Amino acid sequence: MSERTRRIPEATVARLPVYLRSLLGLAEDDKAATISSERLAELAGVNAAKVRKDLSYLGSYGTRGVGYDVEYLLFQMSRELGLTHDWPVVIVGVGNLGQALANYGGFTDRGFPIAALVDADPAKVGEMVHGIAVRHIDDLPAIADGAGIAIGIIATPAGAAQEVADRLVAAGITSILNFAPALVTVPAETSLRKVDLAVELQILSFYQQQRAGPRAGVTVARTS
Amino acid sequence: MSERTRRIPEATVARLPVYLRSLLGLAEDDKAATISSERLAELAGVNAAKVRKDLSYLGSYGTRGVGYDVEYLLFQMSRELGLTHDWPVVIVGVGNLGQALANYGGFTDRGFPIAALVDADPAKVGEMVHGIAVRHIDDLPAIADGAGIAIGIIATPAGAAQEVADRLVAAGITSILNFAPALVTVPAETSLRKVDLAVELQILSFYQQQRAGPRAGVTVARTS
DNA sequence: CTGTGCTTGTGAACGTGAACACGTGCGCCC
DNA sequence: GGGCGCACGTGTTCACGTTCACAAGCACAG
Repeated sequence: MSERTRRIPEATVARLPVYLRSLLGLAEDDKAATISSERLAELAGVNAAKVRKDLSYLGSYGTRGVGYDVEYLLFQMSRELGLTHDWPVVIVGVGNLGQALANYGGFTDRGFPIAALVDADPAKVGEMVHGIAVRHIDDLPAIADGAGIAIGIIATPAGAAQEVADRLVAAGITSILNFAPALVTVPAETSLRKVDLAVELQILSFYQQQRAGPRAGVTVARTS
Repeated sequence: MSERTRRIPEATVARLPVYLRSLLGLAEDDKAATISSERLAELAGVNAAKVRKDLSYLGSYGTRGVGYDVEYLLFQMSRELGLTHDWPVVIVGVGNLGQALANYGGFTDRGFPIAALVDADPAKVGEMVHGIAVRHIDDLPAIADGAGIAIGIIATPAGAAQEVADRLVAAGITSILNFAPALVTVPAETSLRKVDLAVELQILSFYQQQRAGPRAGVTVARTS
């Protein structure tokens, strides 16, 4: 791996947070200063070769015959992931899901404090959720700019998702996490990830169905 | 594709719900009886060849020169995904996230009604959430059995996740969706999917960081 | 200072999924 | 009833990610 090779595969990027989580969870009980790829693999639920290859993209931070220095690895991974500072986020849509996410402490704890809540419904503006006053979505540019927000979360109904995405982009937000069950498109220079909770369940349903025995109790007139 | 080829790739399975969603969203406005792979691809945000290949795994349900019959396709996809009937689910953990998920209508709407809520904390047992009384996790086997629940959702803190998973499996639940930020392992015959909201944000953070210019404002003593 | 053992780093093989291109077959028009 | 055009179905090619296997190299012991 030459000195400036910085093209980290997407699959690897998706695993780095898992390694990070594993290492953080480790610190408590067993304070070993060093960890082997094998052990880290076990903690993260992947295979050891993958761990080594993934970490090698960050640089040669391990010591042969010994393993990786836990503290140093944590530091390097945090730096690479951009987690050396907090990233304030704005949640758009203060319905059930939006409020849920706002109250869920998991974001703030891990470096993503909820800096603002916005909604399109004037009736909701001014409401306090999780100690934050809901503001109107028209103020988005000012809010994002003022608080230095780079990440937006879409928690609206499907119908509003695309328009909200457009407004987020217009407000200068360059990373979007979409919870609405709808396709949204953004400019190439904006990052977009989506989480559709119902889709996850439907995938489980498929395998469940599969196990229950193909075409149990279903009679279909197949021509061929 | 021979008659009984039923090995649907995982990547395809993950896209079927998206196609389904696209077709359902379509029904309203443009009631065309038929749809081309090209148009469906556009709606689902993928490419047309992929749509055709994915759908071909279900069987030859299209008509050359015409497209796919929307109604028939909906029926076949629903059948394949096991969505011809509802799948009641149990949510374990009635903290912020658990309550949030219970109140979020998105599950029930799409065929996954919340049939039960359980928690390990006796103080929470009896509470009403979303019109459902919280029960104790010790009752899980009886609850699952009584309501015919096959899918469980873990919405507990990370520390409890593995034990909850074990209990779900012991109660006869064979599909698990894990929201806790922890690795859980289950027997091979149990399906497991995980959603870690913070990990999604961390991935976004990586690309955000990347764009902001590598090592902006970070001074690291690199030896090599 | 040399040998030994252990774990990393990585080239190469492998497998899976994506993209392509075109043959195939159906409907429609004349 | 024949020909034409269109969109599906699919064999093939290609790219990506995973896995394997082993050489490289560090620490430590003697």
